Amino acid sequence: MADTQRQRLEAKEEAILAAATAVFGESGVDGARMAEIARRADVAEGTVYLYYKNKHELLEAVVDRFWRELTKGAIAAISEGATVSQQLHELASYHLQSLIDDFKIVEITSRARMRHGEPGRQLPQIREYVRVFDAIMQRGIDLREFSEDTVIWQIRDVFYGTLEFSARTLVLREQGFDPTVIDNLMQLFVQYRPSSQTDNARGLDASEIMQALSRIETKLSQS
Amino acid sequence: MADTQRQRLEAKEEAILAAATAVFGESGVDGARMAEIARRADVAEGTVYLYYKNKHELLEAVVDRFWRELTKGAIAAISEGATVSQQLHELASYHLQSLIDDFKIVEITSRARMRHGEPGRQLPQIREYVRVFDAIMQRGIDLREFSEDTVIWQIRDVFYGTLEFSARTLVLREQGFDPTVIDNLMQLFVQYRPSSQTDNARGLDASEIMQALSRIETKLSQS
Amino acid sequence: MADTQRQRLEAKEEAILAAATAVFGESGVDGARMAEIARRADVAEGTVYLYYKNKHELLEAVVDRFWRELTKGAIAAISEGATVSQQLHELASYHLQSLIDDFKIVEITSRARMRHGEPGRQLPQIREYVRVFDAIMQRGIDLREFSEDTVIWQIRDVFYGTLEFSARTLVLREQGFDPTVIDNLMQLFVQYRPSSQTDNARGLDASEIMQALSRIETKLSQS
Amino acid sequence: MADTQRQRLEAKEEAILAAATAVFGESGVDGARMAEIARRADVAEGTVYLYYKNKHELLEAVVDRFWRELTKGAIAAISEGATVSQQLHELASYHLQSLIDDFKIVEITSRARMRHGEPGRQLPQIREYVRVFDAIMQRGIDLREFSEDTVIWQIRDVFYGTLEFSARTLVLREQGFDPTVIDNLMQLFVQYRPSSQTDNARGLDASEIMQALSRIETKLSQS
DNA sequence: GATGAATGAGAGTTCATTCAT
DNA sequence: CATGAATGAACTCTCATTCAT
Repeated sequence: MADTQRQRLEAKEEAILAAATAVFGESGVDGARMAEIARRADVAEGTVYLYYKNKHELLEAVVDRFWRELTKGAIAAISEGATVSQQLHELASYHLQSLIDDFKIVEITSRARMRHGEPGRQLPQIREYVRVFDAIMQRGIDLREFSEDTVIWQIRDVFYGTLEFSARTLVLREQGFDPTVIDNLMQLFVQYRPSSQTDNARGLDASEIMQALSRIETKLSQS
Repeated sequence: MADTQRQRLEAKEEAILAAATAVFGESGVDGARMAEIARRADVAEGTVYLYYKNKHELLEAVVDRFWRELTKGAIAAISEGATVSQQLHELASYHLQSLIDDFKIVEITSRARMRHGEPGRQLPQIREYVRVFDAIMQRGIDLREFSEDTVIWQIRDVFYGTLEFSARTLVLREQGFDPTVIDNLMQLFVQYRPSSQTDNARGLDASEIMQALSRIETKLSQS
Repeated sequence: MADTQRQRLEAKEEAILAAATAVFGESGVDGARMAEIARRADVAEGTVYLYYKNKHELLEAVVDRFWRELTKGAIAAISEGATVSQQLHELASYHLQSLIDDFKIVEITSRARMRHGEPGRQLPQIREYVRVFDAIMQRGIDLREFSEDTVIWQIRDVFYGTLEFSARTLVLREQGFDPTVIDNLMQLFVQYRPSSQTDNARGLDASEIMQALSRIETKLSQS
Repeated sequence: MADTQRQRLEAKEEAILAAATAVFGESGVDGARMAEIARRADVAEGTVYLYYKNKHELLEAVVDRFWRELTKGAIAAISEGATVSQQLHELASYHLQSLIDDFKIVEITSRARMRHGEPGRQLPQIREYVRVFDAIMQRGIDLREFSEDTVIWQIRDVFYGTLEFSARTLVLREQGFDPTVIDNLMQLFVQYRPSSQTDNARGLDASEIMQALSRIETKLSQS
């Protein structure tokens, strides 16, 4: 019974959060009306304030949840056994698609960083999300697939920056997901590879191709 | 006398635009109050409406002016006789600095694209600005400093995307202009240079195969 | 408890309507300020908008209510058993008195007919009110008190037109109700009577006078 | 030259008055914008204030001019040598047509009577207009075409009231001029003609008794 | 006299937040 | 816990009127 009670509460909180995400996404922060959020969550207006002190805290919760879910999704999207390049590819695809789906929430994120016009804080949930990329890159460096000289935060800016900008362009033109964006981005990463050239290239070819093919075979036999 | 009159009008319009730019930048679109803009422009509230039909048109004018000034500044920042690489470096520096100075206006730009919640139009002023980059790149390709295969819009996304993302990071951390961001970005462009090496060509084949395989995997994991 | 709640709501709506009627009547449509209406209804400004979407809908409600109440009052003012002439007399008196009391609301009625400058609709509540007159006249025709040739809408225009014009004159001169206006109007209706003259006149005299006297006696004994 | 000057001024004043009449008629008093009136009169906004102190005085001038023109038109519409009945018919037709054409100005007239919400004055121009009817009626009485007992202001209320009400109905239904309205009205006037019949006189006595009784009843039912 | 840019008080309306039930 | 009616501060925009040119 206590469990049922708690579950009911959590379901309500989740409903509010989902409704708020939708409305914030559609109308922006200032365009979103608390009444509309309550309506979509199927609760009374006052009820929202039982869970969140005010509109801004609701926004924070929405943004927080969004990035947490994004992190969860990113981790799920990455094949654990895959090569670093493959994982980057997967992450890039996942990120681009997510941005296209929820561009507005990303834009809105900056609003959640502010407390009454104060400067702006780092959001821990975004840190967490960024760490997914950093971990892959670090592994790449550790495995010597990427040069030791690679400055992660720099290449991270290229990675996320390019995807975000491309996503905006795609959304604006009402095009959908475009794989060439990913391909183009991934090519850039080649240059970060250590320059022991031909051997490495040959070795990389053989092993990676074989690994990829075996993964495909596995998946195909599963489905 | 007629000139004095016209000059006074233009000065007033400019004052309103400047005030609006500042206030929109500080408070965002919805946070900006018309009364505050009027106060800063040292005119009565009603006067603003003599020049701009409503808040949204004022926003459009602000955004429009911003990008036009940005284009003007970019052209001025580029050394005419310089190499393509040098010009890209100059443009990148100028762009990064501008974004750091006026990040909010860039964020706000998306709002100006909408007419009462309708989809969103391409802003001609942004097109003009982007053309500055395109022209340099095209010259690079023509001069064979860059490969003929270079797809300009893709590399453009990398260029602007990276700078914008970096600027946001820098602004958020309250750091200022960081030249290493530029250096890092410029290094990426090296790879677009034409290479006469067959090894590289062979290696590239391998990587293309990898990319193709990756795409297959991605699709399989999505289905 | 649910009843108390509903009653309280209805009381509030009624208070707003009454306040609005007064303010519209005193200041006209454009002169009326929503703040004043709210103040008189003893509610906050925003509360008015919970009941009526905007000023125009409030106006419509006021006008609607006015004519409905007028209809109710007219029906109440007419003695059921009385002769047609007597009923017309009662209706005319009631109408003249009402116009004197609420002339402004009648004038304002035309404004409620418009939806944002569009042509103008027939107000159903006015139709209903007019039907009171029509019913009496029809009965008069059926009872052969009035000629079969009587065109109701024409005589109706005379009836209401004369009373309205007289009311305006009386209000303007700050005179009150003037019974001679009614007498004069009623005399006009004599001519619509079928022309079988003297007999009819005599027969009418005897019975009507007796009826009227007995009604008076009844009422006097009741009060 | 002085004449030309004066003529130019008068032409400008006339242009303003004509423009104001049109705009007041289309948009009502509060809906009319001084800027629009100036635009239509082809003068600057400030110029209007050289001729009329404020909007209200302009309104007064418009209403004043309207009734003066109406009087002029009425006099012109009446055939000098015609019978009283014929003249009444002509006046009624002219009045109905004028009301249909300029109903809004008539409605607006009441607004011009007020000085800052104060009671309301008799407009001398309306008095003048009404005198046209009165003169015809007086002549009718003098010529014994109408009974000596005729109370002019009473019959005047019937005349103008009926026409005004009919005009409103016709305008509302977007019908045009309807001659049957005039015919119906004129028929009413037959009864004011002197009758030599004693029977009628006796019958009238009876009806007067009835009316007196009715008044008593009305008062009793109101108290 | 004529202009029209400038004014600024004031209006209608919205909506985040509260609190009695 | 939940409700939703009520609040009222705050905002955008209008427009009659003024006055420097």
